[in-house]
Amino acid sequence: MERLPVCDCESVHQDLVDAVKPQLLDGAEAIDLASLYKLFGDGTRVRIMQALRLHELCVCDLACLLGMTKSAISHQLKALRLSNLVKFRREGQNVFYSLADEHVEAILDLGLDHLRE
Amino acid sequence: MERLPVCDCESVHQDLVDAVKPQLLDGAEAIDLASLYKLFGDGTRVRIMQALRLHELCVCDLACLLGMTKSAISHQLKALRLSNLVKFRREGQNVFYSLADEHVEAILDLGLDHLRE
DNA sequence: TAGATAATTGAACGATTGCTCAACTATTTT
DNA sequence: AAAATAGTTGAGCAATCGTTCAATTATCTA
Repeated sequence: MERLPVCDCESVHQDLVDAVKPQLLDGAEAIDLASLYKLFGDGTRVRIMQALRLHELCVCDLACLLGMTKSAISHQLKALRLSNLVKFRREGQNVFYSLADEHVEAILDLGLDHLRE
Repeated sequence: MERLPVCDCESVHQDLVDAVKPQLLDGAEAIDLASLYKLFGDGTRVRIMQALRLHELCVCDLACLLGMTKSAISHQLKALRLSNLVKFRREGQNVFYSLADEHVEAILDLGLDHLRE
């Protein structure tokens, strides 16, 4: 298994590259960061999180609120759950979801800030 | 074109839903927010942005730094450019890219904060 | 215990994404 | 003007994603 040079550049600013390289995110960290933001990169999930920030809600409520099936919502909640962006508690037949921590709100706010300039 | 009720819920917490509904992101805003975060949801783009935060770099430098082709990098830069997350200036044969504003850095930092708890 | 409702799950599907490849444009150098 | 290099672009392809559908689990009630 040989590691070939993939860079097809002839005139690289080698000094800059060398200076920046050690401060780069390593591959794993970049993937973790991207995986986190990927969850904010879907309209349904963003609306779910925005709703949960206003009030704890059950799957049923979210489905009604967003006009989608419980199945679709549940699939998305699972993704959010697996990355610890939401938490939940069961109460009888209902499972109530809420945001896991303030980071989630902070990220939503920062994005909205940017959009609204 | 009729708008049918898509919600298959029988026992909705109607009071909660009614309270939350008016404060929800509308569809367009949710999509804009998701589109923004989608750009942070890819390892290559995240590494590009992290590199650019350290120093202005040309396509060539980035390709070398990340071990990818200029084409792949250029495609990603185009996406970042179209959403105004990076800016660029031409200098001779080189096109130098840099981050568009502090929002981009802030978003990268917030994500890293969350990962590192 | 049987029936009803809330929620989850896995397979399947079409849509989107990120890369490669080849062709092209733009700029510099000779 | 021709050759060389930096960068961009569009088509194509495999991989990933988000939803639907049907089946399943969990809980409550009669």
